[in-house]
Amino acid sequence: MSCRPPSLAPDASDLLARFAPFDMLDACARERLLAAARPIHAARGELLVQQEDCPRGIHLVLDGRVKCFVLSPSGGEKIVRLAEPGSFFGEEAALINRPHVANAQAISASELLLVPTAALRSAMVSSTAFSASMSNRLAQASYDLMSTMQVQFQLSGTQRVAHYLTRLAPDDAERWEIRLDIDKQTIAAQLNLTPETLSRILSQLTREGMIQPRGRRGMVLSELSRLRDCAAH
Amino acid sequence: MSCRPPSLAPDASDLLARFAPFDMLDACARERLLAAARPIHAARGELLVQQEDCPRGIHLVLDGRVKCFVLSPSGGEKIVRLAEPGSFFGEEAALINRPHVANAQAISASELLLVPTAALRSAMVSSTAFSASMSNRLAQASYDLMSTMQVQFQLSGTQRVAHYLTRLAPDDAERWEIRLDIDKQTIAAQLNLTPETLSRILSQLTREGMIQPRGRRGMVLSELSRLRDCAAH
DNA sequence: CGTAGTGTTGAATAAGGTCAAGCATTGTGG
DNA sequence: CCACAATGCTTGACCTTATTCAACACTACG
Repeated sequence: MSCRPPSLAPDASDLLARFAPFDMLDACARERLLAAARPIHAARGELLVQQEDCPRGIHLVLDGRVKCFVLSPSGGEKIVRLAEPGSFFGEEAALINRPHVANAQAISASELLLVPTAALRSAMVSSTAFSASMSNRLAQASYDLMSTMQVQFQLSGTQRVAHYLTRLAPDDAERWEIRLDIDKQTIAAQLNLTPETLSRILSQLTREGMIQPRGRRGMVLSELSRLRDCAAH
Repeated sequence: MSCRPPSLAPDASDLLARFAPFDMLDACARERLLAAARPIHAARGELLVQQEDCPRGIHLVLDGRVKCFVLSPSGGEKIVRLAEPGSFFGEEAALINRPHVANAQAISASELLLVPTAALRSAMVSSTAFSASMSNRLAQASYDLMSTMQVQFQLSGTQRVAHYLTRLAPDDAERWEIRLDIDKQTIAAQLNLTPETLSRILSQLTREGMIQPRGRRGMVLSELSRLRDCAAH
């Protein structure tokens, strides 16, 4: 069962090797997976998955950024996951073959790979190392969702914002300058707040001296101990 | 590599066979898993896992019922999962070896099995069928959490209650009598409401004629189409 | 410049939580 | 079987939090 010669350009055949957990597969299995997969180029704003869609596989993000969000009847968005290069989404629906519960939309121009469920399953059967690594990822997803629920259900708006900011700085710092790499609306949707409320909370934290705005996206966290304390945890 | 004679009573050695996904294992592997596992008898109200605990394995519920919940700084509980016989909890922390994010408490006298992570992992390596089935369960857990988030973040209190009641009746029924199998405080904690608010919503639904209370735990859903409509979805 | 996108601010409002009291149901011991 | 406590549930008054709607400011970029 030889796997050569590779039918794709060398850098394409190694594409998957750069992304865990696919690095656990041998070149041969990776190539099979790659052959079954469909590359997707998404422009900023493009919808990749819609609620109720039947899943066709998992979406691996190679480049760019994708938000997964749930909608309210009135159209409000709540982001449940931000997928960056190396992470994937839609696996929870694909693996149990049920309609997607979340929507996915590129928030910047993105490159993805749609790996069909069947191909993924056979890769898992063929390599226990890959399968184990995949299980870890699935467990990680649950863990993240539960952490999110803890923060979002049990903390007030101010606490959620403080918690969010706190995680952008090293644990031992007291003062730290940050640059938000996404816009505030998106942060608000992650924190389950309206942009207005986020804005108000940030200006209150500013008034109280815990943060100092630096232009639209920059910010100095000037009293991290108080901020952590405010996230109360 | 013979596995006989079984060192445990016959019904004990077959114990795991009754619970998916362990039925995918052969008797031999089941026995090994069982030997590594620790049985736990929990009285009603007993705490099984606390937030920040280091995970020692996954808890399989054999009998009884266990609530998994996250706490607010002020002590408010929000139930993120109700584990009934055949389901397990704590897997998300165990598999990635991180502190538990949720607490687990028996809400009735329960029998559990604590399966150490290492034993689980080796069972997964030894059987691809078990491993695949386990992956499905993990995906299912994420799927359930995301569905919960959609309902809880994006629907109003009334909608959440209507949604909850709706799911207790068959899809095609218009009138259905139900009996709540848990107390209202617990339902409120699942729906992220205070008991007071749940009570108010129920009495409003009663006033509007969609439900009729029947004693403390019984209830007639008398206009399921309106109720579904009210859950808006 | 002018325009679109993004962020901020204010006033009014709504949804749900809190606190406190009272009622009902269940279970227990006399 | 009744008294009584414990628990669970309901109701009312009040309050807090965050949303909504509307107006406006800032910035980026053509």
